Amino acid sequence: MDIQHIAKRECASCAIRKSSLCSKCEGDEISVLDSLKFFRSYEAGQTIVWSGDRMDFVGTIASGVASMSQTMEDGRTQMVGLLLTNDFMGHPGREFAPYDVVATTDLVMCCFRKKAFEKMMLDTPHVSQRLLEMTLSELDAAREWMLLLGRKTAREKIASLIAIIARRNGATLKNGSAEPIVIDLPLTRVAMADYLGLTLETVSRQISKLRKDGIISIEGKRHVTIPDFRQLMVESGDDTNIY
Amino acid sequence: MDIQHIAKRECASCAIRKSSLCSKCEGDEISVLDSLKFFRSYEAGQTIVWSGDRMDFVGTIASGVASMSQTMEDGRTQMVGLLLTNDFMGHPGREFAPYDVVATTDLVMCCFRKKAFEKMMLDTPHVSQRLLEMTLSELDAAREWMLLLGRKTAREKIASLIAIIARRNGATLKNGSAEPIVIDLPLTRVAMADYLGLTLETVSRQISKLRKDGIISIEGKRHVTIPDFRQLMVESGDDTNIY
DNA sequence: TGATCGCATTGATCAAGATCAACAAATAGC
DNA sequence: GCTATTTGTTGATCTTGATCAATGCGATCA
Repeated sequence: MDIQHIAKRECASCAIRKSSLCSKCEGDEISVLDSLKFFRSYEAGQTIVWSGDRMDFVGTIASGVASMSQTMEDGRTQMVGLLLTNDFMGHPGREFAPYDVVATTDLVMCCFRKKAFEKMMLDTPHVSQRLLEMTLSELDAAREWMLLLGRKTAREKIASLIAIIARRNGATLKNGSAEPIVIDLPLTRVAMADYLGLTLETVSRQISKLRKDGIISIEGKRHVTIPDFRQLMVESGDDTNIY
Repeated sequence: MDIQHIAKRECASCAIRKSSLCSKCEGDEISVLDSLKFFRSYEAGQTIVWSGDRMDFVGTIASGVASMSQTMEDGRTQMVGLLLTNDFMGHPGREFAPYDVVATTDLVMCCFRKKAFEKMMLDTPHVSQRLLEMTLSELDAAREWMLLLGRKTAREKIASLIAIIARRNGATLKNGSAEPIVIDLPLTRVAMADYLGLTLETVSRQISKLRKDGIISIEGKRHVTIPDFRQLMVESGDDTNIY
């Protein structure tokens, strides 16, 4: 994707307009956002924010995937969030970044200067309302992840991760076990391990086992086919009848 | 604490007024809150909300401790949040409760009907702004907990829990290793295990070890003295120089 | 064409924490 | 005062996932 092209893109014609931070805004509000926003693009592997650094901007993922992670002094790291398209990054009111944020694929972000954003939030209630909604949802997601980290087995963790990525890509249980679901894992084995609180070896072994058991099939390293989503859900340990 | 007495309490003279949901409100806004609020009290052990139930109210913990937890079909449970005084409970916009909420001590909550609260949020920006702040902080706390659940050893987990409870009770590193800190654990061993993603046996063993190693001392089952907070921080695995 | 690098897989062994089990201490009930 | 119950501690053993180590497999590059 070409940054020059994107930089000219206007909110009115933006692809993620209806489901991101600005989804509640209209007319004048969008004009304000339009004038304040700017785009940044990152290559896969680039660090967007370093933990502890001053954060001078906030933003929404326009395309691509980023990961947020925390690292202990001895090097143990835990991913604490996966940022996909439409997700918001930043903490208005906080001066320093609490986590590292790294682009795991090529990525484009729609940004605002933090100060300008904070000011705008005060007189654009639709933005702060929407941000509250999104933050509450993220909190729910973080808590679901706590259950995974604290109580699930390695196999359940892997199955859950695949299911979550599939669901975020639009898969639902409504399409039943009928057509197979196909996804590309946006993470390396190391990144998956950091997300799931496992080692990369365990991730690799459990993926192999799920493959041998026919729950998934894999081409290459990242391309996964799920023949029966319901069966994957069973392996994930989640309650299947709530979706 | 006497519910009759509390029910008469007015916002203007409320003890938690300056640091909870309503801290940004003044004058008219407080009058509105005052007229909408009502108190509920619960005994230790009582369930406040059942997962999956319709949530018709939201509220702030006025005193006491509650836990939020998720349970898998086979009974494994993970606590996903500890609600202490000033903490807000509820998810405006969500119809059903995603977790069980249980009072772990006797508890008083300052409540609002959910519908009325949602309506109020729209024309009281100070409330939604404050709720956003609080939710962002909770999200940070949840992510810190993800690091604990995913990457810390049992010993580090226990030390972290004790440190967090001590800090929430007002202990800081500024008072250095000088005076010992004394706390009462507001949780049973089982509850601690559910919070830390451990078994109760492991919790018990690690507490005993920390005691034998002189990091803490215990009278009875709940009353803990921390002779040197800095030493506890080292055991917790957290970066000590960020506080 | 082979050398190197990054990423993943697989095997052998080890250890942290789970599980199973007994017992202790405190409290409540009768 | 005695029993039952709840809560916590400690011990023995087992299992899951970590650790250490070798190998595979493309892709890139000289």
